[in-house]
Formats: sequence, C-alpha cells, structure tokens
Amino acid sequence: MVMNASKCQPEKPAGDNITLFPVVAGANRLRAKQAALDNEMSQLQAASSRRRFGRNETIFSEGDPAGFVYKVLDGSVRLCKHTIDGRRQVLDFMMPGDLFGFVDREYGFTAEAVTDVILAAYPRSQIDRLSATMPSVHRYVLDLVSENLLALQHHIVVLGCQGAKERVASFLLRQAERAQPAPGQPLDLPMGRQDMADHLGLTIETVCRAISELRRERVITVPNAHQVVMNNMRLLRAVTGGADAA
Amino acid sequence: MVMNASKCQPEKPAGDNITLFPVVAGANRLRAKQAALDNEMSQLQAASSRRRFGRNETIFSEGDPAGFVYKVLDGSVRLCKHTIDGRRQVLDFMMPGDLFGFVDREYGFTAEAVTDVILAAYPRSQIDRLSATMPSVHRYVLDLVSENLLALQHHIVVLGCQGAKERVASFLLRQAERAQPAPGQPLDLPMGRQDMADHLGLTIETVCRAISELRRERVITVPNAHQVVMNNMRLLRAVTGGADAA
DNA sequence: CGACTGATTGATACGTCTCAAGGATAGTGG
DNA sequence: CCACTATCCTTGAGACGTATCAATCAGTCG
Repeated sequence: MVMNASKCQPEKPAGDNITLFPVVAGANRLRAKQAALDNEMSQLQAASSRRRFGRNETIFSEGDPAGFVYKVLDGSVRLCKHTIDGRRQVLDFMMPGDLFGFVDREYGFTAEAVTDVILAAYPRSQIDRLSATMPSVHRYVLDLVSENLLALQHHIVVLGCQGAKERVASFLLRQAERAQPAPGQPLDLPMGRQDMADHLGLTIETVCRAISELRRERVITVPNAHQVVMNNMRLLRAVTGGADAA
Repeated sequence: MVMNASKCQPEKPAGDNITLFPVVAGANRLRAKQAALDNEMSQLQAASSRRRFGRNETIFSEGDPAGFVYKVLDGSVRLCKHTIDGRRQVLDFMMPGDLFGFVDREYGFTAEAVTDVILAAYPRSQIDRLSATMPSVHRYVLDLVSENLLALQHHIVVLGCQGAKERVASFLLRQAERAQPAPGQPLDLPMGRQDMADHLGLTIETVCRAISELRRERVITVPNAHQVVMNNMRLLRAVTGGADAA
C-alpha cells in the first residue's frame, strides 16, 4: 500500500510554478500593481511549505479548522464527503496546478491523496490578509470560487439528468479538457474505478461496463486501466446527450 | 396561466427589507464602517428597481449578460440548466430574501418564476464598484458565494448517494430549515411536483410515491399539494440516511 | 357544471445495483 | 528471475429501484 499505481515521477516540476497565483490573475488590469503584488507574493511564498502525502492518506478532514490553502504540485487529490452510514461522494479531483481549501473557516470536505502527492501549503491567515488589502487578490479568489461553482453546477446536471454511460462520457470529457492531451495521445486517469464511481454516483461495476461499452463502440481506446485515448471527441460529446455543449 | 397556485399575497413586505445586504453582513467588525456603508447602500438602493414576473415567466436565460443581481421580495424562483436534448435540472429554488445572479459576467443558469414574483434588481456595475472599494461588501459577496458552494456540494451528495425517498426527505428538511416554520405549522412548497422532480433528479411519479410513502408512515402530513407538516424531524432526518447531520 | 391542469396510483419495462466469479497487474519474497 | 499474493479491474446472472405508460382523482377556473 505504499507505491502509487500511476508511477509517481521523482522530480517533475509539475504545476509549472509554485506560486499561489498565476502571473495573469484572470485580468490584465493587474499589470500596474504587479510590483506590489510580487512583493506580497514573495512573502506568501516564503510562508508556504511543501508537504508530501502517500496514496490514500488523508490531507485534511471535513470540519477541520481551515488553516491552509493547498496547491497540487504533483499527483492528484480527491475531495470527498462522507455520510454517517458510510457512503462516500467524491466532489472533485484536484490535478497539478489546482487549488483547494480556500472557502470558509472550516473545511467543507475531506481531502485525500489519490496517488502519492506533493502539495504547496499556504497559510490561510496570509491569504485572508492579502485578500482583504489587495483587490486584485480578492478578485482572483472570487474567480476561483466562481469557477468552482460552475463546475459543481455542471456536475449536478450530470448527476441529475444523465445515465451511466453519459456520466462516464462527461467525466472523460472534463478530464480531457483539463489535461488537454495532444490528439491521439492518451489521457491519464490517476484515480481508480471506485473513485470514479463515487464521483459519478454509480457503482464500480457500472463504471466498468460503461467504459467497456464505449470501447466496444470504438469511441475510446483503453491501453490500461489508468489511460484512455479519445478517438472521437465529437462522438463522445454526443454520448453525453448535449449536457456538454462546448 | 395567470394566477399563482399558492395564492400570491398582494402586499406582504416579505424579504423583511429591500436592501441588498442585511444589516449584519456576516461579521461584527463591520460596525465601524456602518456609516460609510449606509451611504453607499442608499446609492445602491436608489439605483435598484422593482420587477414583477408572472408564473413560469423567464427572468433571464443562461448565457445572457449578467446586468443585474436580483433579490426575491415575494414569491419564489427556480434556477435551472437546460440541456440541448430538452432535459432540465433545477439547481435551486430562491425564496424571499435570497439573492441570485451575482457570479460571473454571464448568467450560468436560467431563472424562471415559480409563482408570481416580485424582485429587486441591483445593477451589477454598482455591486462590482462597491465590492472593489469596500472590503466589507467584498467579504459579504464571498460569504454569499461560499454559502452557495456549500449548498451545491450538499446537493451533489443528495444526487450522488441517496435513493428517491431519501432525496425527498432531504429536500423537505432543507426547505424547512430555510423557512423555519413553527413546530406543527405547515411548510409552504410553492413549486410543483415536476419542479421538485427536476431538482432531485427523479420523475414526478417517483416524487409523488415518495411523498405518499412518508405520509403513510406518518412522518409528514400533507394538507394539500403545496403544504407539508413535518411531524417528526428526527425521523425525517433518519430517512435521509445520515446525509443531513444537523 | 364542465373542462382543464396538476397530483396520484397502478402495471410493466428498463437500467443500475448486488452478488459472485474470473482475470489482469504490480509489488513481495524466495 | 519467477512464483506468490494482494489489489484492482472486468464480466456475468439475477434482484431491486426507478422510469415509463396509462388511467383516475382532485382542485381551479371559466
């Protein structure tokens, strides 16, 4: 139970940089304040630390005081809700470059390492201070939350309207959009089938059958359990039943 | 197709006030800036306008430029996503006092009047200006969005983990928590069965059957299609299977 | 009163879950 | 290096829950 299923590269710089906010924070108008921003940012980066977690290790639990905002540098993370009677819902998967844990004073979900993972941890106190004093940072946080909101809304449509095959197709499309693999190149799926199932409100067997069916229909190719090649994006989108328009 | 099913009271002050933000914006530290805030707020209120929509009328559509933030003064509103092939997902219902439309430059969903409805419309430009200059307002907007986020996450658990009866029970509990009816007093459900079904990812028949079952088990009493009395909150929570802990 | 809309109930079909049995793959230890 | 073992994935058969189709019921409005 030690090593990662999808082998964990020892030294890939991954998330392109370890700063909390990307250079362009969603708008160009920040350019003028870049100097001041850089200063604050270097403070933030100085206060940040790296953390490693092994596969299936818990990063934080729902209800814990939200002391840190995390950025995935390498590996992937699942955000889950656990119900009292033991059911589990995976809200989302966080991939390299993604931020999580920036809402509210207590974490609203549990974060677990899907693979061995390297994170950057930023103190919440610093983020809050920055957000309060710098409109650009505040704006960026709001943009992050908004994006999050849209993703959740879309997932509600998936869970509320779609059948099993449609859900799996939507999931693959979303992962492909985030990872942007070159056409014909395989898409990495670090999470296991059970994780997908708990994300899509299905059982592991139903996920398997849906994937097999898409494979039989030649919509996708499945070199191994953790990789998929999308042969026909158009067709895959059609499978979702119009829920994924783009 | 004109009058409301759950009779639309001609002059109930409803949302307790017509200001965009309540007096206490989620934190006490605002108190000091109250005077300045009041000034800004009065400007905002001056710029706001009232709007009326009839039952099933569209308030705005997904993709429309987000010119206004709305507050429900009377009646109720459903926020939906429509898929290309005609399926519909109701993301949430907005009741008196609730705000909607404050994320992003384009609306991410369609808003429709469930009943005849009276709204206050606030120009987005003003809100953005306030939010950029006043940290307290910014903070309040963030709180609103966060609350929204939590609600969506919870609903994902409902759709992903729960069966039909559990979903209906969760829905009733949530509505009761928002409306806080006195014990033994009926809870108003302005929306029809089809709206509930599209919210819960079920069919209208399944919603009916779940409600009937809860009625047979004496967990709820149903005076009419638009009212429910919760006889046993504890039992109702147990029905949800532990998804609604509080 | 009579027609309409929405809610409810019943019978059946379909899709997903459950339970069970192989099969593939990676890590372990001889 | 190879067999061993554990874990995960895949497939099948049958059970269960929800959707679908159809009919009835209840309330509202003309």
